[in-house]
Amino acid sequence: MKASSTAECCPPALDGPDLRPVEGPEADQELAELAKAIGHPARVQILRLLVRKIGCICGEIVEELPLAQSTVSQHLKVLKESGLIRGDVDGPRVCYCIEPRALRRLKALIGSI
Amino acid sequence: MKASSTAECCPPALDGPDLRPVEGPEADQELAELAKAIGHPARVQILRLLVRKIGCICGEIVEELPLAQSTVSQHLKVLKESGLIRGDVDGPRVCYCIEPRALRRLKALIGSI
DNA sequence: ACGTCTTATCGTCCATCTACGATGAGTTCG
DNA sequence: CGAACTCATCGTAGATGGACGATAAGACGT
Repeated sequence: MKASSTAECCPPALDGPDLRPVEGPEADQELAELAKAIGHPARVQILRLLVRKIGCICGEIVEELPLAQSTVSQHLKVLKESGLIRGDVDGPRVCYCIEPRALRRLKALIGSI
Repeated sequence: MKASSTAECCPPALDGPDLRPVEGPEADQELAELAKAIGHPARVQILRLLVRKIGCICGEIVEELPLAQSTVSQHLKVLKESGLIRGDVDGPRVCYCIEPRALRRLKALIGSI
């Protein structure tokens, strides 16, 4: 069975609490990397799109932003490398969705300041 | 009257709620700028220092970090320009302290994602 | 006024970021 | 197979960032 038209990525994401410390050098490094990832308006916009979106989007993101496709792709790569989003291949297209765990982690780190 | 030895900056900072919206293009831009400001481990460390510190520190920050004085000064400048910290001149030295309002704003923006 | 202490700024070097167009890799459909 | 579509990657160019040493600017103490 296969959800044809609209992709069916972004699984339930059942996960327990995060055990890593929220302070110390490693946490500082981690927070800095996550913050740097959202340190560009286009990437903030992408994150918001992926969070608010009913289901998760693919290259519709490109149409949403006033940027070239290659540029958007690079921003998506940055977000993916930071762990904040994930990209699941669905046939010829790719379905991006947020990684709730990473987002929670970011909020926890920010909250620890 | 004048607090001589240890600086007496960082006033009570009594302020009301923030009225600016937490979403939209301007908010995205604002969040991106704040995030970029904390997008470096040294700056995260500085922020933590200023938050946790009893009273507020000056160039002791330089001793706390494994960086040259000029480099630390640049990081402080970035943080100051982002609005996250403030620098009050106290005689020959400068007393830096966090700007609680900006920090709360950052948390609110992050929380809105 | 002078030397000292503290901090900011300047100049420099190398690395990374941001943006784009062009091209390549993979998938689907005819 | 071959055309069409989607997305990633490459290559490039200009801007910004991060680090340092050296130097300037300001405030004190003598």
